[in-house]
Amino acid sequence: MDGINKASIYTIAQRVGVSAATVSRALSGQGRVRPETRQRILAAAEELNYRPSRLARRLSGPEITIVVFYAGMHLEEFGLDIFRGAYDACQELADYHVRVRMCYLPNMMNFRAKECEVEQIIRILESGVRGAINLPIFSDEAQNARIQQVVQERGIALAQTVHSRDKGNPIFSYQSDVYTAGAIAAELLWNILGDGGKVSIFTTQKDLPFYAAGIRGFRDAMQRYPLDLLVIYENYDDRQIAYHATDALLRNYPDVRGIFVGSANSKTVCQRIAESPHPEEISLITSDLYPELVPYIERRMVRATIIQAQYTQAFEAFRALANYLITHIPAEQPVRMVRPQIVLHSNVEQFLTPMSDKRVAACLAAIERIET
Amino acid sequence: MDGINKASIYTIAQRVGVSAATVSRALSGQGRVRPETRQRILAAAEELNYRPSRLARRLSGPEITIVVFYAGMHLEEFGLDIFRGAYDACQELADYHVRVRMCYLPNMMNFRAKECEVEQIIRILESGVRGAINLPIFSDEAQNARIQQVVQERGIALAQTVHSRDKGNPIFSYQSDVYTAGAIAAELLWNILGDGGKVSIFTTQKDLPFYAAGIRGFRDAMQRYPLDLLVIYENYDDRQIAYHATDALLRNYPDVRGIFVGSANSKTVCQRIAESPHPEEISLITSDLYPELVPYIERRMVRATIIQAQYTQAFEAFRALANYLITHIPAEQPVRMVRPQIVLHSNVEQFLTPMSDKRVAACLAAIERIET
DNA sequence: CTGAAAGCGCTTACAG
DNA sequence: CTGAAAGCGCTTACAG
Repeated sequence: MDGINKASIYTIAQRVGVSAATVSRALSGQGRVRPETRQRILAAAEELNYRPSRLARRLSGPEITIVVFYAGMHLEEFGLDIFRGAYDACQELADYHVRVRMCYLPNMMNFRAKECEVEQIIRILESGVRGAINLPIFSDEAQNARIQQVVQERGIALAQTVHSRDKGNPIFSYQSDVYTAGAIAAELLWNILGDGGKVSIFTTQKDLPFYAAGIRGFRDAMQRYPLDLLVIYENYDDRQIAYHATDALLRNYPDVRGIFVGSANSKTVCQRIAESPHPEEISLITSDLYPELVPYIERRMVRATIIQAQYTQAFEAFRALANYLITHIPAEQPVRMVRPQIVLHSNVEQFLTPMSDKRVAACLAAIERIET
Repeated sequence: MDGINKASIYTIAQRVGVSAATVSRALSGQGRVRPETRQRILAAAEELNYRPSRLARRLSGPEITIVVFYAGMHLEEFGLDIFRGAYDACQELADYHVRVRMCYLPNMMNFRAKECEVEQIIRILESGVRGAINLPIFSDEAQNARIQQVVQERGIALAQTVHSRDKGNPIFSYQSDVYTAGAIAAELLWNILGDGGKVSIFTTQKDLPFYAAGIRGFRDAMQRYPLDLLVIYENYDDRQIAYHATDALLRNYPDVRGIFVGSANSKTVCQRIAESPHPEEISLITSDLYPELVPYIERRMVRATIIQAQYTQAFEAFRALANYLITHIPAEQPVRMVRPQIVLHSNVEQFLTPMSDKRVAACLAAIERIET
């Protein structure tokens, strides 16, 4: 605890025989310094185990703005948690003159964007932001290239949460641990059904790595917790398809007793099961949490839901990115898995964010809707 | 996000017509200020919605030291998480010139202390610490009084974690939500055993409020998740008693199928059950997590353990206390419940702290053993 | 009781 | 490319 951080910029300046200003320039990478001088400064800093004081660094100077994007429907079910995490982290860093801009693109989905949306994103990036979290990535490579060019030119630092699409070279990535989530689902279903329980999985799209990992986690856990996996349905995050898949499941596999819903459409699956003659015979483990799921938890159809703590991921990503922008020190662990949380009836209340909450209201009000 | 925090000490000084130094003194409570002047300054601060910059405040001045106590056995199983939380929080606040002192009193238990231990605690408090977390509280009121006197005299700010013993007027209290933990245990047992499953509870001491809350949570959940609660055993955190109680349970209630162990002795209970002829017939939900419990989780005797995130509690308590000492602004929420975490086989790994970890080693090395 | 001044560690125009 | 100087917002001896 002690002895650390004794070296200041002056210590280094003395040792190298230059002014503090030069040391500052060499260390922060702002402004020209003769390469040789820079080397000697870096060496001295290393040797003295110099750590910059984030305090002093941020006492003056312009604000650091970080933009957070969220695209697609499900603002309240999903995106809001991301915004809230970033918003709260920003509040906590207010002393450091860090600001957040929250941009919501409601009309953009399936990784496709209209030209005007790309323009808007570029305009935001060119407005002076220093970092971006969850910068949208499109299927159209030409669009990505244009955005990436701006990112490069401006030296914007990137971070991302939730999904592990490591395009765009983010500096930090706070990822959902979907493998473990799948394993937890299998274990919980086994707890309920016992050896050989007949189960099924609903996923978004089997061959996307993100969802494949969840299925793998489930299957691997089945070696310790033997279940009989009857079938896997894909629903492509489409409500219609999810409904019909549930329908097909009940028709084709009437003896199914458990379902793990790894996709976003758990609500629809629940609806269809509720319409069946013996809904109480089937136990679900779902993913994520939103108010409409709660009644199904209360009536014991959904026995647990596994959440990925989007809030925490965004909170940590924001902090890490801000820290990077202040210190220029790269992350120790650039990729971090966030622990899935297990939510039951008994603790569901602790995970619901009251929309009435003042902070949530303030956050909502600060979100910019990027319409088209 | 904007417009906030525009007012500085100078803004106030101008408005009131005094110097910045006087404003500083009035706001920080250090040094004499004429009461009337102080009033006008406070009013102006209020009006301008002044928030001090923690950065500027901590740029100079002496260090702030916070001491964390942990008494009793179970350093590795329990106390270490508390120390680690405080240690990590301190690291994060290093910029603010905040230090932690971690004091472990291995020989003190049952809230009884020898005179020399009281002396040592007082010596630590008089060594210039500004805050204390989990200051021990004794059954002997005379001892408490002596310690409290020092706390008062020195103006030491108090915070506590884990237990809800709100003696000593802590400013913050980060508490375990044992009520919810009890409810979770009942729900999980019901998942496994179904309606009317025969269960039992092991607790430390029924009539202590902390443990009573857990039992209440369990009982309340039984209304939604009907179980047949056969018997409750107390074990006073004593290994012998725990062993014999398990013995008695198996003898007197051979049809018991589930146990919720709300006390610290889950290990002993597991041992006794493992010796029984059909250990696989009984499912346990335990509390806390330590390496020796893992084999029982792996062999599926312990189906889940509910942990109270001591680490997080201590981390947050340290941060809140440091923040209070810097800003003098009292907490919005002086008492906070920390969400219990549910640990299964599938995710147990994520909750075990590798002792080999560098940070853990550094933390361990920094702990002061207060021997007697 | 109060003010002028120095200082915390760093950055950044402003001159060379 | 580099240095001297001012400034970020606050605290605290040091003089009055």
